Amino acid sequence: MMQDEIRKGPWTEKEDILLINFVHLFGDRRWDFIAKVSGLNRTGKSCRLRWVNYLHPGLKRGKMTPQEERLVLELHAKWGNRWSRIARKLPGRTDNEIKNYWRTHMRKKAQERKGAMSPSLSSSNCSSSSNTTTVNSSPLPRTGETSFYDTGGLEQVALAGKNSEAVQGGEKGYSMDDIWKDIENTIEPVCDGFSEKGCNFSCPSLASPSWDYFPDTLWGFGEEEGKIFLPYDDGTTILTG
DNA sequence: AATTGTTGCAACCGCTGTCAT
DNA sequence: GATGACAGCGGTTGCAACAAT
Repeated sequence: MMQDEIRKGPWTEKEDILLINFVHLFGDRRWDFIAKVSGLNRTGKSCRLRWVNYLHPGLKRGKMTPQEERLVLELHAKWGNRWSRIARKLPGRTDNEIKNYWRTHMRKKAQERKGAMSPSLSSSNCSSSSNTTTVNSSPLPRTGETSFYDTGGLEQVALAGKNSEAVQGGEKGYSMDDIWKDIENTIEPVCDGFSEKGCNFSCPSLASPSWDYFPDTLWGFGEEEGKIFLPYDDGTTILTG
């Protein structure tokens, strides 16, 4: 009657650890259940999102490689905003990450392009100020702009060389490393009876950081279009920190 | 050094699809 | 076959960090 308000907002280290523990126990499918039994007071959705986007052991962090950038462009041209689908082709990247990447970088592109492509309307004094049509130097309002990168209709510019800056801000209070260390110490491979496939689970620091143990969840390799080349020679490069 | 603008990331919301009953 | 519950997806928003002025 009182204590179950659903928590929202940023996750704390404690919550993260708790979630990881419970995912170890029950696998990464039954989110609603996990949300309940863990006592996190989060929704199943929220738990899933946190896991998928942040806690998942195989996540790469840091900026996209040129190969990844290219692949994203290619796949987006092919599939449009099917982020999860695209993410499946990019091991270690999440749909959210790709989505964010796309937004920011396409926004840049759009701006560049508009700058370059519309000499007609900007004519001579295209420079700044005269932006009657918004777009230009005015900070695109975060909401309305969508249409340009909405569906994958854009030509694939090989923007390979373009390094997207995006310096990884780093974690705020604590790092995944810390968490995993913690887990490492507190968790034994808990596989008694429970769980489905969550069992052969291993922390990145504990064992091979590979993708194999995620059968079909996130980054399984796709049915259709088996012809997508994998940009990774090194396959499992995981940038920690 | 302070202020303002911009960028990037994490998280939430609503909708849709799938599966179990 | 209908209904309900849950998981997953895509879009959007809020906020903190960073850069420029």
